[in-house]
Amino acid sequence: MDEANLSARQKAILRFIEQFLEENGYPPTIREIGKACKISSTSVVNYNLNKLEREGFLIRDREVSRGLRLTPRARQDRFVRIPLLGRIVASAPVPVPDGDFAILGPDEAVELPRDIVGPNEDLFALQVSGQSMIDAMIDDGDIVVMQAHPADVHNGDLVAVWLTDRGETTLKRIYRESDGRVRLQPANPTMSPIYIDDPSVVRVQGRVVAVIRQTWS
Amino acid sequence: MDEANLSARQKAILRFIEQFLEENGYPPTIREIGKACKISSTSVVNYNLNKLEREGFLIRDREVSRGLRLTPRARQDRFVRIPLLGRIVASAPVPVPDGDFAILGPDEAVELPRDIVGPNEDLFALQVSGQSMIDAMIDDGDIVVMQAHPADVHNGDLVAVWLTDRGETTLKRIYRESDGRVRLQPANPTMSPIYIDDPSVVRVQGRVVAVIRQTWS
DNA sequence: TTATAGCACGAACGTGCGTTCTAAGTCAAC
DNA sequence: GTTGACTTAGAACGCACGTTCGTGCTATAA
Repeated sequence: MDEANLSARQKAILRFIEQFLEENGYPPTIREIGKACKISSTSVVNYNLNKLEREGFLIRDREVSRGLRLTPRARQDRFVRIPLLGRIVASAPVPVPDGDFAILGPDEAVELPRDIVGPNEDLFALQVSGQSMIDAMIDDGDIVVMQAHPADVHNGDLVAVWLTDRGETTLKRIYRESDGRVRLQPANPTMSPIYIDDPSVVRVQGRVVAVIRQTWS
Repeated sequence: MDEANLSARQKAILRFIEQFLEENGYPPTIREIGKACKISSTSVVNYNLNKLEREGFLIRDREVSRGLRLTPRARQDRFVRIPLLGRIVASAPVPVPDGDFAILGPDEAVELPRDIVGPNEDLFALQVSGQSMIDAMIDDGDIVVMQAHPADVHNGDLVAVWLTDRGETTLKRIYRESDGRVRLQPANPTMSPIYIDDPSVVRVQGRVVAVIRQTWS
């Protein structure tokens, strides 16, 4: 979100409103904003609120006490809607989406707190079918949240890879060895890694950012 | 939620507040409530709001315009705030909370969609320390969401049990065998169950409703 | 140098705000 | 019939509310 047009005072007002809303369950008054932002005049607060409204960060209801609400542009959403695209099985590649699927995507989605998925974008979710991922400590029915087209894949990232020579999808931590081979390390430390001599057969299809398991029923 | 003690007028007030909040982003004033609920006197609205507060449906801030918020008892939330109480290790019992810890509880919490945890109440979360839970396909660092004091524990539930004879906490699916023994079945189907001859050493400390794994960093 | 825009500020205003007081109605129990 | 608890209702109050007005400062562009 572009807050470049805002003065420092206006940014401070926005942040205060957000925090006040979270703590109190209702927006602050003009005088409460003034007091918190060291503005002694209600007309200065009024002027800045009107500016924030013109810039699209909030909406005001006229002549109403506490009559303001933040727009999505102002808020840093605490929850993310992640499309649930289907299932992941060992015997087929991951159905990685391309383009802006979040707009035209399926009805089914899972909403998760930003805390859990972090700043990652381009997210999608798949539900695991079968027992083939238990070496990643991922059970049948688990929901795997992945980032499509990760810009960088680092050693140790948990990734979904499609092995073209085996015709198999697997979830493992990926490492590039110094001798050029690729090591795919199960998350379960009691299990042995796979070494791939020919890195070209390894297709990284997504980076796993979270796993969700529901055990209630 | 039990609204049995409420008069029809009080239920109407609650529903109006909920709807007004959703539509406007801020709570109504006493006069707005009166107008909508056909109450001509602000002191009657005040009386009823005090009654709703005593019954635990809302909280009022005194002498503040629009100074009220609905409690979870009143709201049907799409997200649940679950206190994150600390860590779960194999060598100690689960720190199960009692009483109304949600009021005096820790700052740290995880918020999850109701979809994931289901209709379960009395929830708390712990973060796993160590590799001792990998037979449940639960990794170090995973967040385990549990229900305290489950009223009923059914065969097949994934539970945290403290085994007093071994001095050990474990997460397994629990079954009562027809011969009186308790079977603790690892979620990982390649691993063998434990049979407990003396069921009294098995202390069920919580029922697992979800597991959250973050793999991004 | 002048004009303009953005931002700051105090003062004042009419109206809205929640609280309090007093009086009265309803209903169940005795 | 009486009593007490619960609920209803109007009136009044002091203070908070957002808006408006007039003024001033600073920076930038012409």
